[in-house]
Amino acid sequence: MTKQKTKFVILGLLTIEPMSGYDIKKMIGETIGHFWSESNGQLYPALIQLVNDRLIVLEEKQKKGKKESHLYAITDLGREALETWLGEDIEGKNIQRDEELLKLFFGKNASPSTTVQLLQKREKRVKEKLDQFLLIQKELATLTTSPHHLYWSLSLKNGIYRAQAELRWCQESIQAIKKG
Amino acid sequence: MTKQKTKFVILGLLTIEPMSGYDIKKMIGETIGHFWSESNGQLYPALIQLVNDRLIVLEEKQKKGKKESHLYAITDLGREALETWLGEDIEGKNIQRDEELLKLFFGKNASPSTTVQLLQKREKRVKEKLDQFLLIQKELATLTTSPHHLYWSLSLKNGIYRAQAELRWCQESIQAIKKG
DNA sequence: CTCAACATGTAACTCGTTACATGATTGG
DNA sequence: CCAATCATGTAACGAGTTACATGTTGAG
Repeated sequence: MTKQKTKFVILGLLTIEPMSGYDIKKMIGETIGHFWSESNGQLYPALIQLVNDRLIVLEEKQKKGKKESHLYAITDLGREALETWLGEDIEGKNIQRDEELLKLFFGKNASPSTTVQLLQKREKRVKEKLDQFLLIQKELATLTTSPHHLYWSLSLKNGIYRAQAELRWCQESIQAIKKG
Repeated sequence: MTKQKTKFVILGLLTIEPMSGYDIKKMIGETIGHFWSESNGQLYPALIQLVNDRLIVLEEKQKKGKKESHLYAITDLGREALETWLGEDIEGKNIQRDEELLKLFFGKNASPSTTVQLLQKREKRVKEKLDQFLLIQKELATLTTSPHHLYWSLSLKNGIYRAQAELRWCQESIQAIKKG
């Protein structure tokens, strides 16, 4: 019943290939960044714990000069733990807080132009995100051979659909406030 | 640069009408529940602080027998603080974590049926939510006179659009995994 | 009588970020 | 030489939930 998912993120990414903590951090940004993030303060302690629990092992510890690079790999025990977690039901409603929607909801207390600006900024942000997603989608299309491909493209598509819905909503909402 | 938004939620809701802490909690669930939540551990201390800061006042403290009911109202200072916050830019990217998408992304490590089940549960949940939203939308349609109406209906519509996009994605993804 | 809803509050806890410390390597 | 990126880690803080304590009121 641990709520912290950091360990599973690490285990999951290490099924792709052995990596260092630094690599994991970067890879999070490049792959699951649109619905997940981890900070160093979570990541590095989790790596140490996973080694203690024998779910991952430190394969190589390179020292070129004094620069360290720790290469971690998932163990069979780790794969087991990951699979167990993948089969578990998600628990509890965790409401996604959205400060902008909160401000919009209280829009009566601000000038319409303030709220319009709020929405225009959201629109711009979402647009940029959508463009990024579409670019990544193109790159992904060249990697159809990977066994990960289907799952990666589906999770990306989720971001795309959301962004499109959000964009449409922003545009309609801006119009509605300008009229009303 | 406070990150805690609880105070603004309280201020915002008190612009509708004076309320008790209990009322605020309930109202959160009934209005902004699809993108916001507050726990008692945040709410009650925040109310006390807001009184200290003169942003709200305790209008009535009813004691029928020993049952207490505190009725709070927003002050002019409170309205000012709210308006200031409404005009401020949102800061920092807070990535919305989504455990189900995380599991999907790591789908290669599970059986397709496990992942399909995951998505079917999501689909069911989203469907129920969408139905709720559509019901609320009908109720809202009867309150067109309120100055809040436009903003409330737009924030609700955001939930509806998202849910629809999510639903479509769930259905397509389930099909894609079943085929692939 | 009992259960659910009303009503307020607090202590302990976990989660997660921020900001820092430390140092190496590489490209302009 | 300097900035960016590589690379690992920790301490302190703040946000937020959970679980509890306490008691009332009204419906069945």
